[in-house]
Formats: sequence, C-alpha cells, structure tokens
Amino acid sequence: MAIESYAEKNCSIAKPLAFLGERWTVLILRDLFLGRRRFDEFQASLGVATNVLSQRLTTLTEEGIVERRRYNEHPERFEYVLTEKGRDLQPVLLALLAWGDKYTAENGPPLEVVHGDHAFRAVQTCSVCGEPVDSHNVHTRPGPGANDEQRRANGRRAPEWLAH
Amino acid sequence: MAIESYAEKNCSIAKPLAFLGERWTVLILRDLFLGRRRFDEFQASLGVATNVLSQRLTTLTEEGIVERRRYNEHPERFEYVLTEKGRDLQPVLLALLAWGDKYTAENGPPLEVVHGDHAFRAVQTCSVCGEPVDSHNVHTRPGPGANDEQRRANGRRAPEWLAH
DNA sequence: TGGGGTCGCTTGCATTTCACAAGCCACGGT
DNA sequence: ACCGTGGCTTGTGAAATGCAAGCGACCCCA
Repeated sequence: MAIESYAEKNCSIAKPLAFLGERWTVLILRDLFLGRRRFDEFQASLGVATNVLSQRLTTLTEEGIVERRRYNEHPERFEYVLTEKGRDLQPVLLALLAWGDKYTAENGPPLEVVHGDHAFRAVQTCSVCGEPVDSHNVHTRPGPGANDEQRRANGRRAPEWLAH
Repeated sequence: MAIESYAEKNCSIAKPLAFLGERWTVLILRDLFLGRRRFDEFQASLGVATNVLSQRLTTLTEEGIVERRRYNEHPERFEYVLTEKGRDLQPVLLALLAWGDKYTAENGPPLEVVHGDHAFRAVQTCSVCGEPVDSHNVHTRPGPGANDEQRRANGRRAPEWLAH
C-alpha cells in the first residue's frame, strides 16, 4: 500500500492523493456530485468490482468525505452522501472537467455545468487581487508549514519553467 | 491495466484520469511545476521506483504533457519540460493544493503560491458571470457531446445532493 | 592509466493491488 | 414456493508496483 506514503509527505498535493489517487475514487466522487448515492448505482455506472467499491466507500467514509447513512431498517440499507469536506472537492473535479473538455472532447462536452441559468467553465482567480491566474504569472515559495529541507530546496532553485 | 478503460468513457473527468490516475503521475507533475526536470531529481524527490518513473515519463511524453528534450550529446542526456497542454493542468493542481491546505496542513501551508507579490489561494469563478462558484449553486445537464444514454440518465435524475 | 562517481535508464523477482466470478443474507413481491 | 433486489464478502488469478542490482558512456582526479 505504498500510496499511503503520500500522506506522510509534508505536501498539500500529496496528502489528498493518499485517497484520491486510488483507482476509481475520483469517479465515485463524480457520481456523488451527479446525485448518485447507492452502492448499486455506483456499480452500474462505473463497472467497478464490488469489493473495490466497498473498500473505496469505506475509505471515503473514514476520511469524512461522505456520510454513510441508513435509509432503511429491516433489511438495513445504506446510502452515501457528500459532507461539506467532500463538496469542497468540487473545484478539483471542475478543473479536471475543464481540462478534459478542452483536450479530450471532440464532439463538445458530454456534460455541461450550469450556474444559475448559464452553462460555464471554471476559471481560477487570485483570492487576493481577483485577477485570473494562469501558469505564466505564478511562482512558489516555502510557506509557514515548510520543513527545513523544503526551505533549503526552494532557495536553491528558480522556477525555470517560467522562463520558457 | 483497467485504468485505460477510463479513456473509453464519454466523460471529461474520466478521460484525463486514464493517465493522471496512475500512481505518482500527479506528483511528477507537481515537481515539473516546481521546476524539476531531470530523471534523478524526480527520483530523489519522490522516492519512486525507477522503472515506474521511466514508464510514467514515457506516458506523459506520449500524451503531450511533457516534452522530452536532449540537453547533451555524448552521452545523451534528457530532460522533461511541460508543454502548454501540461501547463494547462495547473488549475487541477492548485485546486488540490487549496483543498490540502485547508484540510491537511495543521502547521500552515508547506508551500505558498505567489501571484505578482502576494501569496494567494485559487478561487473558482464562473466564466460567464464572473461570480465565485461553490458547490451549492451548481448543477449539471447533458452537453452537446452527450450520448443517448447520458441524455436519458440525466433526465431521470435530479441533483439531489443540492437539496441537502 | 586507473578508479571512482554521475546520469538515465533496464532487467528480474517479490509484494501489493485490482479484477472477475461466485455466493450470501434478509428481505419484498407474486 | 420461488424469483428478484440491495449491499455486500470471499475466493482466486492477473496486473501494477516496489526493490535491488546492473549497465554503458561518459567525466573528474590523481
């Protein structure tokens, strides 16, 4: 289970990947955002093996991304719904969707995302100045949570990819 | 390699996951965005097995995400740099980073992202009206690229998770 | 001239994860 | 009495990944 080692790195990209990086997890989240909530709905929609699906739903529950909710007693029946923490992953899925629409959707987007009454794409803007962010006007530096190694490494290195 | 079946789905989230969903790929991209470009840099930074790293770099090259560039003859030496298509994945990484900072960084963000002279978070806004997007004011519908099944499925289903 | 180190890998084998198929239990319907 | 449904669990084999070793063409240093 080497993917769990992601969680030990001091990195806000690696840590979420400890569970998001497991196969099928992101597609289960997509289904959750589309309103699906039952084991068999996920299974039918994805074609994933049931033991894997069961395992993923357990992990997502443990991570607090979904809530496992009993909607019937006798027999016990459960459904899975996104928590606030889970819904906060929406930007990740929308960013992925925007990229996929741009580069993989030859016949136009299979799915439109609607805000109020208009279909839209997700655009990333700066939380401070409100300007759109693109890959050319951004760089990085160690933050308050950086360890010594990270501080040293970043000091040594210029973001050379910017210079291109 | 069942993950390749992702690519066959008519879904702009699933298709990118056909390569992004492979273990280590997203972390290699993170390193690329941080300016790393050489085999040994990735290997040292990530601790990934060299055969896997080699395989991932090949895939990323084939997908047009990175360019494999010879920077030395005799002996041949290569480096890997992001293409425009690759840099367009930045919103995905920034969204992941923002979530990771919020939920997994107890001592503050290990890495700050800087826009001009100010550290910032990525905020998603609507490409049409410019308003910030959150998980409560969004729903979906079939787009021009939807197949018949997707049209039917979406008609049958309300986005129930919104009603919560 | 020789000995070590670097870079970018490849190869072989063990371990972990995943897929596929089958089955199970408590119902509910007919 | 029997079939179907929902939500799984349990095998077993295939595929992905990890680990360790090695390799070829240099370069550096003496």
